[in-house]
Amino acid sequence: MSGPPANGSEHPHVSPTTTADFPSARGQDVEALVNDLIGRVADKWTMIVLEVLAEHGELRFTQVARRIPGISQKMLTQTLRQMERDGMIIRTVHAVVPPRVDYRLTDLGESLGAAFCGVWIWAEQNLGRIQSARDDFDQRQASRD
Amino acid sequence: MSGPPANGSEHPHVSPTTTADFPSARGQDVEALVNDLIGRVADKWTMIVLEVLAEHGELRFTQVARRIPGISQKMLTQTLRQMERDGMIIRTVHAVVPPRVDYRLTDLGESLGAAFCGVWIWAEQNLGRIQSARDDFDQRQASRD
DNA sequence: CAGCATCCGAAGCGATACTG
DNA sequence: CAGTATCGCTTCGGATGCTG
Repeated sequence: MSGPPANGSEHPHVSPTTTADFPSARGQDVEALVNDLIGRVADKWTMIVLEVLAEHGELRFTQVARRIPGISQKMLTQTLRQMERDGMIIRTVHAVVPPRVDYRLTDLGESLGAAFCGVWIWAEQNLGRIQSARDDFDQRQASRD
Repeated sequence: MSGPPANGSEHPHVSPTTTADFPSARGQDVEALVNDLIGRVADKWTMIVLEVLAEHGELRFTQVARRIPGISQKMLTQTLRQMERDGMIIRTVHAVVPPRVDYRLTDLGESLGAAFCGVWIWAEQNLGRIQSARDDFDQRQASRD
């Protein structure tokens, strides 16, 4: 890939220290915002919750929890709240007893899910390669004593 | 819900190396492994380094650092090591003085970069929507006193 | 230049207890 | 059921100083 599309808003004051080198000097401010957003979205639990909801459409709290082994109740709540705040999911509270709260993706959330689709596929397809690369690295590391 | 690959059990997933498969925690759930991998890859600095190297091809340490304002030397070193361990980048040490170390993506790293490209585009395109969604949420939250 | 080692405050996170 | 509140441990991560 060649980085973000840069949406045409390039800045003239990106001061290249080396001349005639960077064909794509993009606006640093836009990049910073995108990076910040990526930092929020690129959270382990966020992506997993996203995947679960993308797959099942609408789930209540415990159903989401059951689909994500290893997550604590605290982290699930926190992640769901954050995603709700970012406009990725809709939280529906039913006034019944016992309480029932449903979660589902918004259009925005689904579009992110679609964007992440490629990453999931990549992860599945390259799991083995990463593991062996890691083994190789650790092996070389261990044999330097 | 044009969702992600989601359910690992329904996919042409990996594990061609079917050696002795332990019945316990480690090897039984592909989904768990994918989630683990996602957890590693979904790191803020990892993704930014990935993007920088995808854009520039080959850079030395300080050149990468210059491209990522806000990262500390410690985190950059750490991130680069981790990515090298995962087989995403190649680290070339030139035996010269002053020392020169070049970093570039492997094929695996580039393929991940390609997979993430869609996310980057999404982030740029939906920056505004997330911010206003966040403002709305905070507004509603504040008006409950 | 490209790191590694150390210190230390800040943030993350799980476990537990409690509530409507 | 679906949370909130709190405690305490662990990890993160920046700052600083030192090395080949």
